[in-house]
Amino acid sequence: MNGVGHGQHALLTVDLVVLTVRDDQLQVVLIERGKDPFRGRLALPGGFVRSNEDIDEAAVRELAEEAGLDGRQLHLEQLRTYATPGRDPRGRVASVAYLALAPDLPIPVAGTDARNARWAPIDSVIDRPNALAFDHDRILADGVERARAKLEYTTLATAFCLPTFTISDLRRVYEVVWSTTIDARNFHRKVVNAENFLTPTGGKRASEVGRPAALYRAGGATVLYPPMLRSSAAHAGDVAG
Amino acid sequence: MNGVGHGQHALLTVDLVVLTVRDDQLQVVLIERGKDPFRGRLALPGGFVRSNEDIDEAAVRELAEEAGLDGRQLHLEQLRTYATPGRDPRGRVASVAYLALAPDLPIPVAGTDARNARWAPIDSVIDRPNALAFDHDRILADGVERARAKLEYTTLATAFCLPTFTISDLRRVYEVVWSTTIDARNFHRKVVNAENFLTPTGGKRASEVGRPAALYRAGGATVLYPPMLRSSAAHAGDVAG
DNA sequence: GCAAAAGTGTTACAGGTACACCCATGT
DNA sequence: ACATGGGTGTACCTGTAACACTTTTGC
Repeated sequence: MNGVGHGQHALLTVDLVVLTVRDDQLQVVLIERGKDPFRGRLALPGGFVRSNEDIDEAAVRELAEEAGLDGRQLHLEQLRTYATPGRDPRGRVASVAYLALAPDLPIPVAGTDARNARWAPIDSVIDRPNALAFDHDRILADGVERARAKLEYTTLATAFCLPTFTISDLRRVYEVVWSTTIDARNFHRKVVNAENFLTPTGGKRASEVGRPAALYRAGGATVLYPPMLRSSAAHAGDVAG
Repeated sequence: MNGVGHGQHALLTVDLVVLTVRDDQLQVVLIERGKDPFRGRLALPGGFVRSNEDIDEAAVRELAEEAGLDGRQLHLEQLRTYATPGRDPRGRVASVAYLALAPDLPIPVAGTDARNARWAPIDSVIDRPNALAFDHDRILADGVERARAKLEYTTLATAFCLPTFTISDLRRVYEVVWSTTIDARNFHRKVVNAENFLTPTGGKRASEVGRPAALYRAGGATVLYPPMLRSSAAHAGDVAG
């Protein structure tokens, strides 16, 4: 942080990877851009950070304005920053990406900007080059990978569930996010035994068929111990080298 | 990313959390600031991103200029971005923090800016409010926590070792970074059996005393399976809520 | 031989996998 | 009664913790 005067000004934006599990698919909020650049193309919701606004606040504000979602009720964490020169034709733009995990909520489409927002299955965009504007393909891929990884050793899967949920709901989250199947019986035992993962509400929910399932709330734990390991994982996230 | 014209310009900097294991302590590169603000205070190395320079490049450049280290030989990954208004008295400054992990290398102190750089034990600064300039206490704490967490489920511990190392060297990394003791015998078996964690070189290294130890190089794996779990961990990293 | 560090064997236990089986509901 | 999903029991296996014991060096 030496060298006053060498500073390079940049525009500061936030972009949001908002994920949910919906219709047995992992889905993401996309907007259709109403302005250039990339007018009419699909993109992640986001926008410029305002003067004297913290970037976390900006993420919450954009979540409300562009996706109609209340950031205070969602899991929201910073993902990483994308600032490669040329990533935005308008000039030097540094985008701080955030990852939000939400239960299956409808997107309110009242008079706000959210009218252009919709849920889209990630399979319809991921690994399809240039499906999204800017470098949002990359940002989305990074967000999805972060979510997949964090399900292993944190209690974050509950962020995809409504305030009360059944163990099957939770299992479906893991199955959909990881694209695997999990033995329902072993999963049940494991999550109820994990320390402070789940708190029983005492209630039950009857579905159309079968025995009613006990309802739970998220417990206080943030780390999941023992972890829920995907047998053999992949990847990592280096950078310069 | 809608709303052209509402853009808020910010200065873009990179700051570096460079960690090593040295003298059985976790240490970090600190510099003494030569200019205001915070002249004379300790801080993380870093500086302004240049025009048309990628932030990853800027991190590698500052690592060389301010710490005299070659970023291409180190593990370097983006940590997170700090852009709270008021964090820098010069105005709106967004700092993209990077985490670098290095073996115990001397800092060259030739005519460069690195003459102000030194290794400092993290215990001498962490949890001491305002030991560092700006919000660098927080950035350092986040970097240390990231490093501690990643040793669990990645092969990153080898980034703290020289190109060839013994299993004791590797064990000391875990012990120092986690401030624990680990049974040498069980650790040996575990890391040797972990898939592609270590590659034997065939060589041996004799120390002053005791049986010479076999030498290893880092294997190809980036994820560590099975993971090396700290029995019961702590923390997590949320943000707005 | 002795001290010290490297490395192997062994036993007991915790947690995971696979799957048989019972439970509670709707039709 | 039967289909369906919820939930328990159990046997087997993998991996961990604890620690006795052997190996290879320097002195």
